[in-house]
Amino acid sequence: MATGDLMSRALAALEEIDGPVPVEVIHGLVDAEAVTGPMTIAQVADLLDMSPHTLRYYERIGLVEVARDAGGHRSYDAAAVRRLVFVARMRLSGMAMRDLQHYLRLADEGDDTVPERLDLLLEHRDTIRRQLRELTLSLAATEYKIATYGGHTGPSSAGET
Amino acid sequence: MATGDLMSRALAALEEIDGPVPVEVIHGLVDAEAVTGPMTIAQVADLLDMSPHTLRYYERIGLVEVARDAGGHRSYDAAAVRRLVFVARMRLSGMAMRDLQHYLRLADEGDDTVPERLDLLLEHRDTIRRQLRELTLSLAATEYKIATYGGHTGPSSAGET
DNA sequence: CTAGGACTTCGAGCGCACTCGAACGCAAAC
DNA sequence: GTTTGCGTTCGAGTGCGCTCGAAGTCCTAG
Repeated sequence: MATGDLMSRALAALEEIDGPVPVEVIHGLVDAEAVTGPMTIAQVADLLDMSPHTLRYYERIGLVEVARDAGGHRSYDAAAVRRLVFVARMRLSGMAMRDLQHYLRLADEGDDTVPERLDLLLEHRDTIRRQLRELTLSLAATEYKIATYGGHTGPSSAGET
Repeated sequence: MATGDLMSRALAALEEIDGPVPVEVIHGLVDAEAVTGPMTIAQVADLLDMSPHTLRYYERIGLVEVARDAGGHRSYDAAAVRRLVFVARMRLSGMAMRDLQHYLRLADEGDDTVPERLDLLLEHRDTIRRQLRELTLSLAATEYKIATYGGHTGPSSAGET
């Protein structure tokens, strides 16, 4: 795990507090807390906890455009970083690459596509909610099974998993 | 979506009630509500909401052994179905195939491996919990973004996603 | 008797999302 | 001046989890 990656810090912030996710944490996550000046590929990779290989791959398939410095090296400006933060979070929540490509293509087309983008986001929200419900159920089932193992260490019936 | 699959019904049950997941729902999910007699591959596929192809694949890689009837067709007895219910739920919660193979191999080795299986379950529980936290954060971020789109339909600044 | 449909085995193919390796460039450190 | 190290491009390879197709078998209905 990278030392300074965003997700880790946001999650750590959540450990401290309880109840609904506070706006500042989201803000920190969404805005990449005011990225100052251009970053190298290694810095962005560390920030997003992914490999430089993956960042080049994302650029290759058209998720971001990245400028080059005098030496031909990638130079990620604030906009590029913000975009990648968005990509990383959406990927983490299970959005497929093609949907992400679609969304970002729309974003590049300007404000006319806002309604369509909103639809995509609403759909994605529902997907996340469904995942949350399924995971909650899986967690309950796993804990149930743990309880049957941990509750008593006696013999079990044949065929048990 | 299959009409009678387990997960759908468990999720539907959860819609009705609120608060912590009740034991009966878990029981229904874990025990496949008292499977009576042997089932065909099509019936199991429908129950688990997966294709016959996938069931054959699971058997091929050693996740289950399945008996054949007089005509050479697969005949899933209650134990096989229970095992597959377990497999399906673990897969849904993101457990990798190799971990599942490992776990089931241990289960086949008998009661001596209960402690090791317990360890695997505890580890998996932590994985699910981490996923839940990350998803919750992703949901909050997505809803935040939806709010910025839905809140006002005015022009946005350049480079916005 | 024949046609349909659900099943069987086997191996090959696929889509996704990376991940890697090779060969090279450039710039600072020793 | 050469070594170290971080970067570059390009294409190919990997691992996962299915998914499919071909060719054949078996039972049932018409």
